[in-house]
Amino acid sequence: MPELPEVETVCRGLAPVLEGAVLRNVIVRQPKLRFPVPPRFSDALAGQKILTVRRRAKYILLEMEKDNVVIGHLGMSGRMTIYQTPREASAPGRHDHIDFETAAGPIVRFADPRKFGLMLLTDQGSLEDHKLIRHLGPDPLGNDFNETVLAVALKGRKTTIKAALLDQKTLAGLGNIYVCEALFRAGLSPRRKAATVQGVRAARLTQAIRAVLLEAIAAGGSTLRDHKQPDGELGYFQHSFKVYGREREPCPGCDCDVAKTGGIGRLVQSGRSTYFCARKQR
DNA sequence: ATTGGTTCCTGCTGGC
DNA sequence: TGCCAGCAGGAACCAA
Repeated sequence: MPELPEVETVCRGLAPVLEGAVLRNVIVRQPKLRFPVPPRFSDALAGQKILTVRRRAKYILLEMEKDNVVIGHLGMSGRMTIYQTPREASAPGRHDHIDFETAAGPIVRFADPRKFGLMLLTDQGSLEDHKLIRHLGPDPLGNDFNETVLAVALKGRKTTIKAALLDQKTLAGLGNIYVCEALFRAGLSPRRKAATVQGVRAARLTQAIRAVLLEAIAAGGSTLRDHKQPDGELGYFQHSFKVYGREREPCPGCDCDVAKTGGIGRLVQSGRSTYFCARKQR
């Protein structure tokens, strides 16, 4: 599941190939994604130069020379792959929905079996007004995020800290995996009321979020089922998960007997699995 | 205003 | 061994 570190990894992989590249052609084989790919998508992009590749929350942004922006999202199972030559990119599979063909030769292909991803195009100069962008909270790795900002964002929230962190309006870029990992590192129960995370707890959580994201990016993201870097390299951070997917395994922070404690616990919040240690997280 | 439930989709898994 | 129901989950949307 691509979250912030995976998307960051993808953007870093795409930048050397796409930044400054001219799009010779854009092929849309399957427009039925999370939202329909706009009919004008190909025509509006063909012939244009890509100025920058950057990430906003879990969105991949291709900023074009005509001041319009491609907004991409990998959803659950999306993948971007670089093919160095058209020959390598021949015979697209049934989930290979969009090809970005550069004039220099390399092709970037968007594939997404579950079609939860999307590929949209903004009007000129309107990125920040876009409905998918305008409600996003601060980026946890950005300059406008710190423990005070987090505390203010959580103040008065009646929901759990788990749900609040998954909400992209609070903080943009975390998903289920990294919320579980950050809460474990911060020693905070996923069931705790969000509003009670103030002061030192907000500071601990801020540091935990930053640390886990930076470590994950350094490892190339996490490869569960789908994520690969655009050059085909896997990510390796899944081996560093402390709690995610580790139900009934011993808690790495406890020295207690799994037979007695049951090890890492699992519960369902907001329809998603939460993994946690009831002894270390309060 | 917030919040919880529903929905989209396909591949994988576990139970028989 | 093989089948298939159920699960996984990002986030917009809707209802309360």
